[in-house]
Amino acid sequence: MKSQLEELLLSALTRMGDGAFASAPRPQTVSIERTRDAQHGDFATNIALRLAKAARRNPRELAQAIVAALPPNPLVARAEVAGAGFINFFLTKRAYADEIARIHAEGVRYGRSTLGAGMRVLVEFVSANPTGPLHVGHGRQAAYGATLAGLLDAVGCSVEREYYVNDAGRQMDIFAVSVWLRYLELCSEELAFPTNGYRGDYVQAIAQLLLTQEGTRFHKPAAAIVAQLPPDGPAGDKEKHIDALIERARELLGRDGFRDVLKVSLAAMLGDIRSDLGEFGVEFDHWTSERALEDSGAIERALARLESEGNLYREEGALWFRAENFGDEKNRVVVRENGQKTYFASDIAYHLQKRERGFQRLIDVLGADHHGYVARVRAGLTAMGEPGESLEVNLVQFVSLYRGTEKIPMGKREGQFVTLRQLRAEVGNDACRLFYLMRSHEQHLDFDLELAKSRSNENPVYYIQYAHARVASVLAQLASRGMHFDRAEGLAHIELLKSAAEELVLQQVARYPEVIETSALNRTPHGLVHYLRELANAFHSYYNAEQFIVADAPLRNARLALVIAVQQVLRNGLALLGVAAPESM
RNA sequence: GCGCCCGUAGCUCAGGCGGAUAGAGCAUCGGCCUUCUAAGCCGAGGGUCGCAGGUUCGAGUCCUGCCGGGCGCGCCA
Repeated sequence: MKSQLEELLLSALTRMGDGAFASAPRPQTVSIERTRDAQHGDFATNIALRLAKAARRNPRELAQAIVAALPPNPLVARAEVAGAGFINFFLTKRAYADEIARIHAEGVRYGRSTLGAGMRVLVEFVSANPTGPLHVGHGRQAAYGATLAGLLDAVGCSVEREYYVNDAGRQMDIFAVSVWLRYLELCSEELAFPTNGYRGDYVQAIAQLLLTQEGTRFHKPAAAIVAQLPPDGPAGDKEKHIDALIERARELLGRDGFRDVLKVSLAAMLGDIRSDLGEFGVEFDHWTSERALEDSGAIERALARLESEGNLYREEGALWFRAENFGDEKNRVVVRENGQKTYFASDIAYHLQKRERGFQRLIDVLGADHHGYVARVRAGLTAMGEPGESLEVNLVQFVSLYRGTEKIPMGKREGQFVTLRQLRAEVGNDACRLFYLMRSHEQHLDFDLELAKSRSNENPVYYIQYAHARVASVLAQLASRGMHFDRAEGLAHIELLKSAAEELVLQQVARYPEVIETSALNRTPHGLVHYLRELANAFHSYYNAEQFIVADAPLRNARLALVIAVQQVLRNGLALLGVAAPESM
């Protein structure tokens, strides 16, 4: 609808020709938006106001000329000049009838477009370290990333979803050692658990798994382990302590033995994360391993590429990247004094690899605490000759859990944090997804468990689902009265729908493609949530105002055609959000 | 100290590219079930858009400075 009007307006401007303007109008200057007030018609444009200065003409007079140049169109009943120079468009009933017919014809595909056709996009999200279960913050990133990817797919982009697995590096070693120590406890060894180790019941569960799966072949006496280790914190240096502990594990188990412990731990943790996300309705096309990236030599290649352009230098024994030259606030270490590559090194290699895989647009969904990252990764890409703008980072703000008005404290290491799994078990997947997406991703989220759980009118989840179920209920009622829906007759009589409630539903339901478009382009899934609530609201009002199943067959079928269209749009929208669309409640 | 995000109704929040009288949910108050599910609908009250300047036909929206809150500023990931 909107795009058709834009074309119409553009052709009017073209028809008026260069004579009317200092320069020919470009398509970007054509913008049409929904009106807020029905008195202003269905759509309005401020084009005349914007072009008035360049054309050196009075805005109202210019608007009048544009209206006069508009080619006649069956969708437009009339266009008139209003206010300071707005042009208001009043659509015909036919325009809405066409749109309802389109919804019926396209079904689950309704709302899709080809705006992003040809654009290959990689959406990387969650990517939580596999050293513990996902927490509620990851859940929000999962919901956001999955829906964003779905929206981009809906506007025609070729989208792939990716989880980057940080399975290399020190944190992973610490995790493996933590599992090993718990395993030794199961073998009846008595040891002090390191301050920096991973606590939490899940570590012990994995230790148990290790024991059942691999037997006691990793059993070493406690005395051999603690012998001559530097003291742990707080008295000693907890970092040195844990590093020594990792080294000791490698000595005692052998490199292969330690790697086996790590492998089992990683597989168990990753399995848990994957199933957690799967149950949450979040699937990935790729699980990219940092270790595999390193083994493939990608990091060396990335560093070589930086080196060849003279963007690396040595200082105090470390190898540095001149990030400052590419917009970052300081230079960054890529290889430490001890010869180990930094996380940043693998990260830029990873992003280079994404480009090499042919993605034009790299979207990273990250927790808000990672914002310091953006400039340096972009600097890395630029320095390697890739366009910095190809990287787009969407930061997702934190989640605070409330039980009513009481805030739930969330400490990370203490094992006291609430996991995504716990949250899902308590409030259900649907409420989780919707609550996560209700607010702008760049806004802190207060998540009230009581509200999300309540089966009452306070809970926005049911409001939308209920509208969908109600339509199903109407159709069941229709069948039980021995009637059936005649689609052809209904679509042929949309003009009979002219009450205020009906006009509002027609207008809302036809807005869906525009909502998908703006939500995708602005990366704002919450726009879709707000829209679905408004559509449900229009429907519920209609339901209360009018009886659908009436004796008059053309009117009955027209009304049913409309509410079935509403149901289809609700279903399509909820599917994008990952929320169920129940037939009954 | 520097950088990023945020500040809109009692509470939680919407308000692409600057546009017409700033919206919604919850809460409060008052109505609607002999009629397709009341998990619903209708109505009312409620605002110095943090503060102060600036840009212009027009600013919640853009710019500058303050105030308040969150986060980040490692040879950690």
